[in-house]
Amino acid sequence: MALSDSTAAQTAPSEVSLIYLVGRVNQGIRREMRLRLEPWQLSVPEFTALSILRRRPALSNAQLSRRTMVTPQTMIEILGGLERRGLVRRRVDPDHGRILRAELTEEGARVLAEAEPAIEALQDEILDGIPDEQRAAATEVMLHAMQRLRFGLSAPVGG
Amino acid sequence: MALSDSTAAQTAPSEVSLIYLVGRVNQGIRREMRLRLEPWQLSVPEFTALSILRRRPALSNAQLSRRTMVTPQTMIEILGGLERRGLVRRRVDPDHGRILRAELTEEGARVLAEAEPAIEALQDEILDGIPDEQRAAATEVMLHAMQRLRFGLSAPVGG
DNA sequence: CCAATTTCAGAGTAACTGATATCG
DNA sequence: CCGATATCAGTTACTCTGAAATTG
Repeated sequence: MALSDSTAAQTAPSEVSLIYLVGRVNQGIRREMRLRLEPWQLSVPEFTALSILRRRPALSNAQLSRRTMVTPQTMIEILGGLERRGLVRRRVDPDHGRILRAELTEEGARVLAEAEPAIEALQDEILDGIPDEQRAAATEVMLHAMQRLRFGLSAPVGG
Repeated sequence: MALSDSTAAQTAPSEVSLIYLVGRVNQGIRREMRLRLEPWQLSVPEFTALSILRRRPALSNAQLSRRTMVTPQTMIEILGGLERRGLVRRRVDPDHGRILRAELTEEGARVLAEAEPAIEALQDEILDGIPDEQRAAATEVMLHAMQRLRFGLSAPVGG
């Protein structure tokens, strides 16, 4: 499917909202990720969960859900699937019998190690040609936005 | 629901991938948008389509779908819903009997005018405190990424 | 015939709300 | 009892693939 749009008269940056752009770019990224993750039968949310767990083992479902901005009920399903497939293991927290801490299994680590380069390559392709400084600025903005969204923005600005 | 995560030990920017951040931020944005658009019974894709059509009337379904990075089949449904509700009207292109060009109806413009400030406010809240320079840099990066995703990466786009 | 557009039908993915149970 | 966690069940939101018709 051709995604290019010959009618795309480049819109001036100043009149495009960042919220909008994030949405569009995300849509494109997810589509591409689905494609590239197919060889390992990993969905985008599954890959995301695995990636997080590699860097931060022993996260609970609740923590993982907050980190990814989804509800715990959503994360339970993702995690459940990964656990059933033997990519993730969960163990009772020694200090709290209710909490289950998740981590990658050997198999999970192996699958992730295989799939990750494909996604890193995607990022490289998307950002090819963009100077490090700009990348850093964009990263900072996104981190800032994430914090805002996480900690709630119910306190309205202006009004 | 509390979305904050007390265990969120701030990760250094350099080790977080932009692709990942875009995904997380988007998830948070969509959740918030759903909430804020509820008064007008608008879904996120519906609002997005209306916004685009306000700035660029007379786009066809195919153009709209490319612009939003979804398939024409997906956009047809969104557009169909808006048309049934009388928010959008479509007319045959005078030069091409197959193409239907869409535009907002009075009602569509009215609803959008009501809803848009709520979403603009969201963006302001999310980006509050970020200097214009950084916003501009982030916008440029996102525009660049969008182009890449639209025109194919290392894609086998024949034609 | 070919390419682009529109569109129906059927799936599939991803995420949510509600409700229940457990633990400290 | 309260607050956080886990999790089942049902539902909604969103997007896709396949196939067919139309137009230039």
